[in-house]
Amino acid sequence: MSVRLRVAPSPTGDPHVGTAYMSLFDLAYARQQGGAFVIRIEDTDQARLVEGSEQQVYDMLRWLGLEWDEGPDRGGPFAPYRQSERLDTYRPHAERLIAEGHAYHCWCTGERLAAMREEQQRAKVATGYDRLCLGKTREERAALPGFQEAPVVRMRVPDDPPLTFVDLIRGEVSAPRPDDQVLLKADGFPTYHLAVVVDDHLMGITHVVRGEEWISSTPKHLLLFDWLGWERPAFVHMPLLRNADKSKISKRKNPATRLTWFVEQGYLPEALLNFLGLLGYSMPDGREVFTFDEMSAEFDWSRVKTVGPVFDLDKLAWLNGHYLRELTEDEFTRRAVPYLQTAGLVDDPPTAEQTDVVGRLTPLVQTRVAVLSELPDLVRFALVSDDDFAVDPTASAKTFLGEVAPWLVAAGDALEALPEWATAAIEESLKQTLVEGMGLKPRAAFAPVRLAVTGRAVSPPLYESMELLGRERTIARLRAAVVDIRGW
RNA sequence: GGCCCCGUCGUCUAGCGGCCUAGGACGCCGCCCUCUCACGGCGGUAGCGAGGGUUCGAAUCCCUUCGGGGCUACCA
Repeated sequence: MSVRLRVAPSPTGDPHVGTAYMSLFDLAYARQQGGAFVIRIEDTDQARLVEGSEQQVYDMLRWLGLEWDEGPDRGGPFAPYRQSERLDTYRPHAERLIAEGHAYHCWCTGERLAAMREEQQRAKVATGYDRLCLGKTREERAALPGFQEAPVVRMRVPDDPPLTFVDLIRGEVSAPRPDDQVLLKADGFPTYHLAVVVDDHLMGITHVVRGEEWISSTPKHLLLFDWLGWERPAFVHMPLLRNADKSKISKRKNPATRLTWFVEQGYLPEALLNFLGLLGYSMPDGREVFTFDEMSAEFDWSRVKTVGPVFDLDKLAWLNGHYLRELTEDEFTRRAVPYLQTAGLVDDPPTAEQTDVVGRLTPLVQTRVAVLSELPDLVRFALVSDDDFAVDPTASAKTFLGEVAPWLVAAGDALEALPEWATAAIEESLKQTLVEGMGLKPRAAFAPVRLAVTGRAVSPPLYESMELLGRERTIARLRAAVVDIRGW
């Protein structure tokens, strides 16, 4: 019998990094075992639905290269895979539970429930439904205050519910005693608890992999599986990704919570995937750079840690830089172009000249960026129109002092006289003129030259940049800088 | 508050009773390379939360304590 795992995102906004994290582990195991990986959309909360976010989930998982075998968009033997389309599936199970005495109708209003909870908290007793409706008919209950027409269905938790279960990475775990949890809401939608149990069973899910936050509600699910006479799946509660302050990762405290952020910043999907595989997990041989296939081949639940890792961007940045450097020049160029387009430096589609320049820029910048969004600032000097070229004013105030004007003049003169416009010749000529001829320290001599030509204190290698820019534009920028200094 | 989960360098981790005067990676610091910044190379910094046990021996087992986190919804 082959394994079946699922990821169950709620389409309530920007896709969450946790969804990718769960999916990675789900898929690593499913592929290793020759099993299936399923996407099920858990859209039972009508109030929180966000238009378009379901599609974003698909887009982001595809971007990461995490392909699923069954899901709402591609169907499968257990369709539909969207819970809002399975309402008729849940109701009979709720009714059966009522018939068998495991569940009951409740007509309490939200106000009454809130007041009850407040009272319990004030009295410092455990919160939980007080069972006012248990055993009452609609008519009996209607005579009491806090009544509403549309009832919910609550589970009737017995005095001794099962509280312990085996978790594949934690061993035997015990969890809190549940209260009479709502299974079917007044609007006819199931709550997560009913839907997840029914769907996991009906869809043949063998391994329920989810965040640690679900440990405390697992007893509710255990009860449901048992009442319905269904075999319990294996449970895996993954550690929660954390903010720097160790709280559960959140959009407010960590931009990396939103998967689209990684795309915006210019992280490579292979780097993010690798990084996620490093959180709460390690390869048996200690390797830290590995592909999905390598991870999947050696995957073992027992190697997953129970401690929630802080999602720290420093190591991801290093990994991303590493993957960026591994790319062939063509591939690097291909991935870089969209970021240059966003910055308005390259047209969509690029002109032939832009393609050529970007291609020549690649070897100069490939080791110089950690994320692709850093690229535009680094290469602006070579792609911007001459009218739009500008020298960084902060650097200019520090570097373009009166004494450097003659250096720039001399550099311009030397380059004008150069018989051949090539990196090596440019370097030789400039060193001869400024270092040997004027006795300047290389470091000091080239700072103003770099600033004049590239507009920035930090740039790709100078001589190569000049060659790429061309003689005319290089000299024009040197001359323009001299005018700036004189006018000071 | 109650219940539950967790506790090795700043961060990610190795470690599952002796191989540990705790290893690797990122970060940080220093040196080398060098036209800037990177890349690369070399070196360094830093940790078993605390206290009791068990044991010939504890980062590894047990207890207590402290600390962090999660849940406590007709949200997932």
